[in-house]
Amino acid sequence: MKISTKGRYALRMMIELAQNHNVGFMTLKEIAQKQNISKKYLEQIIPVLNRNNFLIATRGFQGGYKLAKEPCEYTVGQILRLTEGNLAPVSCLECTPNTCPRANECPTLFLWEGLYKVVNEYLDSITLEDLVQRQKDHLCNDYII
Amino acid sequence: MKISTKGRYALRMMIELAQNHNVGFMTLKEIAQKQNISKKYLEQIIPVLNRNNFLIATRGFQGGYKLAKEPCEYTVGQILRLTEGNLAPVSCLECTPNTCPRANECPTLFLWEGLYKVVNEYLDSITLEDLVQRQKDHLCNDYII
DNA sequence: TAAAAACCTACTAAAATTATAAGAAATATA
DNA sequence: TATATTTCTTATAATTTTAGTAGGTTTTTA
Repeated sequence: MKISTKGRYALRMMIELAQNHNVGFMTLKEIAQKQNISKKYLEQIIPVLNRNNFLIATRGFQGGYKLAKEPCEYTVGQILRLTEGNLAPVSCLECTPNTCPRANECPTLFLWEGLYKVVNEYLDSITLEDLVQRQKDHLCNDYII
Repeated sequence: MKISTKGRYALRMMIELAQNHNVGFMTLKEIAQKQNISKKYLEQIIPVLNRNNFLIATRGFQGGYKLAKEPCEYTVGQILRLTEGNLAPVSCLECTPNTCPRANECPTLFLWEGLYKVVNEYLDSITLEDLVQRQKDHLCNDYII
């Protein structure tokens, strides 16, 4: 019942890009350094976000990545569903309609459906902007204290 | 973000035992046959439930297992937390208080804490009795149709 | 005392996770 | 145009987790 590094790192990249939104393009090297994550590994994760038009990428010298939309337009759910594959707690929920021959008699199906729903709803209730804003507030608090 | 077979099988065992509550002891052989799960694998899972007093076990001839309490007294959350280890979506939530040195600046900590909370609350809102009752209702519907 | 049951520990195969490595393709600037 | 820099692509590998098997020990009742 864990979120893998793939999803977590993707989220951290998106937060890093959100923090630097409107500053221009960030290279993967920069992102990797700031977040202290292997650049090589991020190279494998970021194309998923890019292919799905979450990012704008330019290659070559002075290239890099930036968010395709405003931070408030990305939910955590969108990012994690993409990078984790999906957020289904059991694999029989992955295809809709459910193809399991025992779905009609399954005593736990509604349980997993309900869990799936609360997870998605919660993660879709939080945007990148929320995460960035919260960190700003927090850093501010540190100063006051 | 998946529940493993360990947790799912444990839940199915508990449902089987709940359905046969007050009928006496059930052997693991019976449970395994009815649920179509390897008995050898269940032998590895059931001691966790037993050690934590979820079950009453008797050894030897005519022995077996039965629920230690009424089905309504077990939540799905209790069963899954035990058999899955815990339900934390990220490992840094596993120890309280949080020992991560970066916890104060972590922009995603509150996100994971919130997810952890909705998952636990949802799974603790459903009892074994709910699951058994729902299946009864459903089987009844099948007759009507 | 024999059968049947829970209990215990070690082992193993397969899959997923978490990366590394090596290079190809594209592009801005000198 | 050459070069450095960057994204992009594919292959490989180590480690960990998952999902079981196997073989035997202990307990209990008939």
